[in-house]
Amino acid sequence: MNMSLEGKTRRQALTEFREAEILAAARKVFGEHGFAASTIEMIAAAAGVAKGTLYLYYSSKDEIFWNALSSRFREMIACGKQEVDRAEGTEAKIRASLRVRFEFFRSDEAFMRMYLTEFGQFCGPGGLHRLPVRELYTESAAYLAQVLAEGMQKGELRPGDPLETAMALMELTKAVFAMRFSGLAGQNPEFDGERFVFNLFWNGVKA
Amino acid sequence: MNMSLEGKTRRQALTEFREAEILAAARKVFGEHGFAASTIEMIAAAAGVAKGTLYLYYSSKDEIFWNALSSRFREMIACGKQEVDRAEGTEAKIRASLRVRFEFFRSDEAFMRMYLTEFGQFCGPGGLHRLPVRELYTESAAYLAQVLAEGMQKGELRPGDPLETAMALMELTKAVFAMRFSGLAGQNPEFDGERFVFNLFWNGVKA
Amino acid sequence: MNMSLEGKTRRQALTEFREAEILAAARKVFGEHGFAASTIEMIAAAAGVAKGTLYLYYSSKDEIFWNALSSRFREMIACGKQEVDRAEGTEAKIRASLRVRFEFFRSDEAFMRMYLTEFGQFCGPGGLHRLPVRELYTESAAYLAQVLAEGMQKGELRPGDPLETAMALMELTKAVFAMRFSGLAGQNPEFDGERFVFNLFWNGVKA
Amino acid sequence: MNMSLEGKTRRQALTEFREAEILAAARKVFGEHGFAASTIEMIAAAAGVAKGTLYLYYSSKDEIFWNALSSRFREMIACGKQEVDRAEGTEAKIRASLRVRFEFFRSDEAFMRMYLTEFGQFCGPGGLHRLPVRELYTESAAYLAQVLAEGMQKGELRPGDPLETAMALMELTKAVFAMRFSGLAGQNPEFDGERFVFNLFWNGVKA
DNA sequence: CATGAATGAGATTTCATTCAT
DNA sequence: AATGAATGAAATCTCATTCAT
Repeated sequence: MNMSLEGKTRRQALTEFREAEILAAARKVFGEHGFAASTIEMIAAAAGVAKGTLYLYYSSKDEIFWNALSSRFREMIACGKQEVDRAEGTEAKIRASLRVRFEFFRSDEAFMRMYLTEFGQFCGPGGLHRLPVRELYTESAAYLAQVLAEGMQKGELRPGDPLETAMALMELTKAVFAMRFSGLAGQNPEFDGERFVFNLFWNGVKA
Repeated sequence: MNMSLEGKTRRQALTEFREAEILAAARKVFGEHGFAASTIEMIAAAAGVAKGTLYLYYSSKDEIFWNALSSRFREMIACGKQEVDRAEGTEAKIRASLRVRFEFFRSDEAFMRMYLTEFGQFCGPGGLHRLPVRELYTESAAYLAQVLAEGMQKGELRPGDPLETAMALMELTKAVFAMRFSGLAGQNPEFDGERFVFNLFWNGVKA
Repeated sequence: MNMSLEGKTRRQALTEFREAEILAAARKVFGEHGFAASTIEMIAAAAGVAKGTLYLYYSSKDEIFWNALSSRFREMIACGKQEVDRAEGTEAKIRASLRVRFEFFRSDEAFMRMYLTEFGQFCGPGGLHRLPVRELYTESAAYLAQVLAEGMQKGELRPGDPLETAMALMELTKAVFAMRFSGLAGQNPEFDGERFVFNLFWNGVKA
Repeated sequence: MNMSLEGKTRRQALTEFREAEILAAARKVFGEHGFAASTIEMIAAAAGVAKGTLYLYYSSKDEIFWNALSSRFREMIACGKQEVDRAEGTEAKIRASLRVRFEFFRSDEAFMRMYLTEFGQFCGPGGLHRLPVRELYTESAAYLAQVLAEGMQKGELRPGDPLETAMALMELTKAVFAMRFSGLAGQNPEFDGERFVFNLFWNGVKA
């Protein structure tokens, strides 16, 4: 009985490992080439498996794409929530939120590239698969919006539209990475993106 | 000689008209479906010409795409420059810059959709065709950066990184439209995106 | 105006010619290899066009298949009706019906092979595309059944189930060709399939 | 020694049981979906074993298909022979032959569906695997042909081509089931297919 | 200049078959 | 003997691009 349980666990572990492997490979490829220019073959090669194997785990290129994006996104948001919860005070919470995002983007370049390159796809057109990602984005923004709303109530922040403000913060973060990634700005090694965003935003919203 | 000149002019005018027609159609289609899901046939149909005709004016789908984006982008930037030049004082110049962008996005939804949806493509990967758009973006940011740098020098703005700050402003504008377009926020009819962006930014940067 | 009309006609003619060409090629290939073992490429090659061209005329392999079958089938049935109408008396009508089927099968081996090989598909499972063929079959059987019903009323034929009897006749015809085609029987050059079927059937049903 | 024999026998019994199970499952699946649309996985699932297990007993999908068909076919023919042998007189022998076929088809719908749907495949193209089925068919027809030949010699039947006539009888039987299965005719509960075929055929051939 | 039929490279996806466990 | 994850050949279908009319 123990054996069978172990067997099950082992198999599950293997499956999860494979899934993670595939999604990481997918982020790499999608981040490098964009959705359209990436092929299933490239992802399979990057994951070190055969084309057909991908279809044992995901049922289409689309599904691979959105899972690759959302799985990491979900982690980032969960981590962000935790850190924001732990922090005390509006300013600290905002700093925590920023810190998590910067850390995630810095530590997983593939994810960042993918997020930047294909972000337009989830405000733009698209099928059903993107819905989960939209929900994550919405959820993440709503959470931050609550922090801002509380700050406004306490009089720490100027009154305003919390949700829109929260999204603005998220987009500012994205913008800094986009600059760097595209090579258009922010290349100076002394440029501290995190501080830059915080200062601009905090001065922009504080009472 | 006059005749030939006139003929040439007429032909040129016709050509330009056709080109503009095609690019407008392309913006409509690309904005609605995104690059990958848009086909040459759809664009041809929207432009009211045959598929082959497109290739008399542009040599590839890519070229159509980037021209559709950059031609309007160029107009927007030229107009922005003019208005910024005309305005006096840092604050007024920033307001002018914002006003132009909002007007362009509001008045040409197809362009806005296209810009939002495929923006990732020009910080991300891509061929040679996107270079002109990048240059426009850079140029536009540089111009605004100069305004900001002057404001900093005059002590009206807190000292900082002018180029990055300029890009942050541009991205904030984009963010507001992205919110609306995606239906994730900013739907409240009382929400004034232009004022929102200005307030956040101006408070964020002013001395 | 004449020109445009001519142009239209010419184009239409060309299109029809192409369609006929494709369907003939399809019958050849499907008849030779069966549906599953036939590939789009084989059909394209047999038709002397490129793969993609097939999709300008038909939207799927399935559609090609059923059109290839039904277009010729329709001709056969229309021709059969005509001949049956022209004939006088039950016996003559039955003979006419048989004659037409034998002629069609003899003159277009590809069609016959396809009909024989894949007949099971339209009594068995299958998608929407086979419906038209079923209808043709039904229609054809119903027409013949009427002839038989009249014969029964006149007392020329033993009373019975006209529709089932009609189908039995059609299947007998098919059976003779199946024998020959498969090489299992009917190879003797003196064997006259048409007469064989008529005699068996006529004796089987006559009063 | 006894033990080893018994062991062997037991193993053989198990193997045969497994084989029969697989073939029954295969008939079910092939009959329901046709050859092409049936997958090894579906058959394995229907048989309650894993995909790989099928390959321990049969070396390919094709082999499974033809074995599924021929094993039952063989039983039907063997049974038919027995009954025909037992019957006395041409008419009784024909009746016996018909009765067996109707019983087999009625009692094993999966077999019937498979036989009907894919019959075309064994008069049409196909690999080596279908040969045994062809032989069975041939054998079965030859046996019946002998009965008919004897009937002709005795003057009970009109002289004719015994083999072709035998096949015609077999095809008439098939036709009745095809009608019903396809829903095109023979649905009336009072319609007695066996009697219908016998009457048509007997009147058709008797002297 | 304009057309749109034709092309064929290339993408996604399926599934019979293998083989390490 | 049994399994089912992995494979990769092969099939269908799309669509940017060309070119004869």
